[in-house]
Amino acid sequence: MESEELRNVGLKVTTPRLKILGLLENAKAKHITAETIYRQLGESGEAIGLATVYRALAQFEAAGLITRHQFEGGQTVFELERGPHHDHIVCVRCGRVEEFYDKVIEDRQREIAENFGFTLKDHALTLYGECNDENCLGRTG
Amino acid sequence: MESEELRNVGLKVTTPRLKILGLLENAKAKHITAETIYRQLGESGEAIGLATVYRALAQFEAAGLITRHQFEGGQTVFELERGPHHDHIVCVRCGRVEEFYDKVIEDRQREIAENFGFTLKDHALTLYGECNDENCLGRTG
DNA sequence: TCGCAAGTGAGAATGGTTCTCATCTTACAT
DNA sequence: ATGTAAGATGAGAACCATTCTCACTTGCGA
Repeated sequence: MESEELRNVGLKVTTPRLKILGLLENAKAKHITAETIYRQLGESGEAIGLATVYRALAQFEAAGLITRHQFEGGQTVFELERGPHHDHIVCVRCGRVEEFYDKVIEDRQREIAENFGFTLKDHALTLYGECNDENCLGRTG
Repeated sequence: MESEELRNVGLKVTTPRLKILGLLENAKAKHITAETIYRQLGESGEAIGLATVYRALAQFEAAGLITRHQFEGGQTVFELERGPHHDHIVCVRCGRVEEFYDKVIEDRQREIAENFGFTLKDHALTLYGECNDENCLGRTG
């Protein structure tokens, strides 16, 4: 249950936080902007302030419940942290986002960081390309 | 000569563009923000508007003369496109940026994109860690 | 149930970036 | 050299995502 998740990370269980977490879990798009969350909550009758959405997202991120991504050109999107780590491949035409995990790359990253004398804390890898999906092609004609 | 570079990409040769390009070439920090460019030009007596800096940078990027990076948490930085492609490793404490190229990773990226049916156009890979540099450690105590 | 620390909402503030528009330059043909 | 049209520039306004402020409300341990 979502209340558990909040309690576990030391956050008070409040209606806005529950709604936001719930939306994140049921969202059709896995990667979603703060604006979209705000708008969708509004549409479903929950009057939650935009500031609250941003605040909650920041706290969820700090608590490791969600991850923040800044794909090039677009707004910041948030994604529920479920399952193992992964990176993204984004279609530059239609915005479709797919996820992948590649052990070879992960391992190399660690080695590279070591070679530079860095302790690896995090990384951001995003591939940009054109997906040859029919719906995608349709959009650009 | 810089004038050549501008002409080659179809941009008129103007004083602001030459100055900005020149600064990019001689900057001590290879990765530099628009603000910094603006400020440094101002300090060296060149009154070039901030809007012009942004415009020029956008054009240089479109022309492939420079590359834009958005490291997490920070502002957008620009870097002269010289030499082969590379990715970055950034120290989350002191902001130091190092560059690297790794064939293994580059190859895997292409394969991954193919597996998803994407035509790879670009990618962004940045590693974040703590460099164990004395100057770095000094900053955080 | 109370009290208070913590959370919330509205709107103002911020800050990086882009736009507007009147004025100036470049590049090219004369 | 010079006129001219297309393009470039600078100042400041506008934008827009995000954060802050502050008066009010709520969750939750005592």
